[in-house]
Amino acid sequence: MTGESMARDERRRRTEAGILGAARVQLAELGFERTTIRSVATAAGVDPALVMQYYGSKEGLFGAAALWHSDHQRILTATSDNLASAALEDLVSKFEDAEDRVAAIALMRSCLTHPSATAVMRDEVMCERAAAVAQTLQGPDAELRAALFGACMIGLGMARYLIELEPLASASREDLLRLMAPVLQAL
Amino acid sequence: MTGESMARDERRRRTEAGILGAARVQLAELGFERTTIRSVATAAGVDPALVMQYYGSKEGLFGAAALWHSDHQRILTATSDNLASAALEDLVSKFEDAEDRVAAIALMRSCLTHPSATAVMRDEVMCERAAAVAQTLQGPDAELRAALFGACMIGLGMARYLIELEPLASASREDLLRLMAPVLQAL
DNA sequence: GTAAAAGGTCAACGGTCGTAGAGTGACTCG
DNA sequence: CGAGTCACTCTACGACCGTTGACCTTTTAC
Repeated sequence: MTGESMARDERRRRTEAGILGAARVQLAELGFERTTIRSVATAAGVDPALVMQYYGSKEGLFGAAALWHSDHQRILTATSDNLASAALEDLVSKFEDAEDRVAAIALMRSCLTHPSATAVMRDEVMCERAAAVAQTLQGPDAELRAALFGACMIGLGMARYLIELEPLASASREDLLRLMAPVLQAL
Repeated sequence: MTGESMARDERRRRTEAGILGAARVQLAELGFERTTIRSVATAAGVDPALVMQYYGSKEGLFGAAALWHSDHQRILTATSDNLASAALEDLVSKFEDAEDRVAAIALMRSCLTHPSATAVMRDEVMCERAAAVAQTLQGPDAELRAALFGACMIGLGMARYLIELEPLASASREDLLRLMAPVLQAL
């Protein structure tokens, strides 16, 4: 029956999602090097070989787990007046959805030590966003100013969510926007 | 003779410096996890066991190699008018001295994945500097604003020297100061 | 009902790592 | 000149890792 086959596929999707979830958590907390296929498998209640079977390699698992799910919509539709607050809002709101948050942290955590994570961060996250920002920016040095903008945003994210620098880590979303938006708007 | 004993000590200091230098280079390029005592020893032309003998453990080697040699003088003596440019100047000039540069990059590279590096970065580098900044800052939320300031600085350093985001990585020191100082000054 | 397929497990290999302890040869000093 | 110190090396241990291929068990399909 088709109903029965759905049950099989459903179970498979469950275990795969379980693996991915466990991988995200560990990658976010420990980074690429310190997370082990073995420990991910244990956390997901599964044999290590199954992880390999699904994702091919540790690299493949990382690629599937560490993502920066970004829609540039909020940035592209922003005028140059509210660009900074739109980008900040985008950043903060990303870290409120649990799944996006852990996937993004996984990418950030390893983007200084893992070559392909560095490439993804630089090319797919920062470059694209910088291009979008540069488009709405005007004046000379638009590209450089957009890159500086992105650098500050990344620094904010790392200090707040990874290094957990106080009082930045526990500052409210409102304070963040209120204090930082006008500053970045100066770019 | 003392002259002869000096030769012995001198040679010892040479090899120790050779190890430390090789360790800095590899830690800066690869981070803590991917750097191997064995490869450091090979690069220094020395047996791996000697590294252990000098630094006790890989952790000890990292502690001796990854440093943020900071004098807060330039920040403390700055008035609130030129605080931003003083801090930026301090950051950029640190990366012009080869030894400071590689030691600082080693620390930055691992500060998201290595627990003690995170602690050093947060407590010794950012907190202290933030405190110094907050002291010269006035008005409400001085501490939070100082933390935001530090976060931006770290983001700048990471994007420019580690992620090598263009066109930020190859921007001139002057452009950096010219564009960024007034922005951060708004904090 | 039976054979194929698919989800999942088991055991193991080859490699690399941090680290420890014994050993060696040159230099120092009385 | 002889004992001892010091810088340094050799060898090896035990642990852990990513990855593989054979195997088992349940479900599916004819």
